Amino acid sequence: MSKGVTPQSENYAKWYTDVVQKAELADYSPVKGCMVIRPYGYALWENIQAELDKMFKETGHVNAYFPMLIPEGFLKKEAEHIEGFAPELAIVTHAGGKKLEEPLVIRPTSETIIWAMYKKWINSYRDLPLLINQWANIVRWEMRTRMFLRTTEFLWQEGHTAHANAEEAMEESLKMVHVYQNFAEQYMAMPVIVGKKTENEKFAGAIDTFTIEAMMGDKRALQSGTSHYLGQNFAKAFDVTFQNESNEKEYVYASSWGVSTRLIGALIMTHGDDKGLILPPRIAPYQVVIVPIYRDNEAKSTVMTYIETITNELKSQGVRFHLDTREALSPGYKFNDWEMKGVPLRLEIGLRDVEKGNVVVFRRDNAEKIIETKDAFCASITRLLETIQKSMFENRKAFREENISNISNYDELKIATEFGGFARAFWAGTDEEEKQIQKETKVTIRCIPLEQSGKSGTCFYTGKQTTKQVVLAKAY
RNA sequence: CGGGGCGUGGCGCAGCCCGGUUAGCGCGCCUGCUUUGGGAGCAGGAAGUCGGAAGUUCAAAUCUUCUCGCCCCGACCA
Repeated sequence: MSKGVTPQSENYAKWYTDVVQKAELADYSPVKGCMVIRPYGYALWENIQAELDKMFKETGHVNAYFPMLIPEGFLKKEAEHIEGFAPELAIVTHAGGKKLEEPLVIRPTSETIIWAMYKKWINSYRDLPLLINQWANIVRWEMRTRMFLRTTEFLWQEGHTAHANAEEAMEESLKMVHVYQNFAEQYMAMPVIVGKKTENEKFAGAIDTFTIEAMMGDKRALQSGTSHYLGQNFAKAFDVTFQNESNEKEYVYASSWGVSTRLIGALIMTHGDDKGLILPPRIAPYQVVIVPIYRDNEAKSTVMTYIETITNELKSQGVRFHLDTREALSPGYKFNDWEMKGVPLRLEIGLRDVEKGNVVVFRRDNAEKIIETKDAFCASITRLLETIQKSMFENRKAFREENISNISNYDELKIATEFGGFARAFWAGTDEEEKQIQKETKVTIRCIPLEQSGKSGTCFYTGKQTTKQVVLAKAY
């Protein structure tokens, strides 16, 4: 394996795949478009899962599991839904050595199977709201795949909720996009813009789609999570009704929301540099890695004994650490290796530190190396990790602000987004005009931010007066 | 599906144009000794039916035809 990765400036896409493989997050599988998530990458996913799962439960949701195989007919019940997903379905036609009576679709998302079940479970307003989440794998046969960002099979969570009225379903949908925002910003240190998708970009079968949009290191946008207000679309398709308090039959209102292993791609491209990954402490598999340095067995035993006093302290403080005891690898090799893997803090500990009661601390996010006493380090480690977490977020937020331009005409849009970069503008165009812009420039309206200035201005494309502001960018 | 690239020990590549004896190189791996504060050194060693099939030829990694697969760029999408 060669040293290092392709520099971002040379080829960002190559840099990305290099990092994925050299940080041992994932590897290609024998099946096109599929990947193997390796232990280090999976540990990252487990941490993402754990935090999100906590948040879902705190907001009143419970987990369940629905099957992966769905009768083909189910997909066809919601017209827009099937139209949106038909091209990317994987369908099982044979099983048990026989051709199936009705083909089974491998879920591309679970609205249909879940609403088929909700029909059985929901009768009265007393059964509502129904707030279910599931952690699952899904398959979408995409034409072009990229590790984590778009793989044929991927892991995600999908929440599917049922409500007695539109307001409550809408409120749920908005609540969850804000849960995603909170997770992205507080845990992934990734600033996002929360907004609504345009008609062109919304989910197949939704009335409204809300999104969190993040800026990657190459200044392109990545849709990092979505939450949909589904109205009564799926209730009508699956005939899910309930009796309200006035004893009237009514269709159930719905929301669905999800984030996927794409978040790992987002993490890589939000923070990574030419030395590899940079992980935010709150979700890093290891928050601290310790590299012992010694020449002989006597020194080794002295160093290791000293390290044990530190690891005991880290354990008691609940800090996730890893002691790199690999023999025959030089410290320099280990430094580079853990930098590639993005561990927030590295301790270098040798005889000279033991003698002085010191530790050498290296910060991955800003490459600062400081020497301090062991006691000072142990006393401040938790605070230091939080400092890093915060500083990574502020850093990325500043980067994003530097790369958002306010634009007032079409030429300015092209200039602002040609080599990445977000544009903010007034918009009063039609769906067709939006598509035309995409065709000509590859720029799309990423979202209509929920936070609007309220001011009125001139649409950059049509020249009409409007109060609607949008964010545009080239996206993944 | 359109465009580009690539299939040769685990990984990265050379060799192919111009066919010819034991298919090389770097990294990694194994053994031993010496090393260890920014990708260690020396010595010895294991490992490849050259993506697959058919053909041309006395002879194919190399030439011809077909085929399979993967990666990158686009359209589609979380």
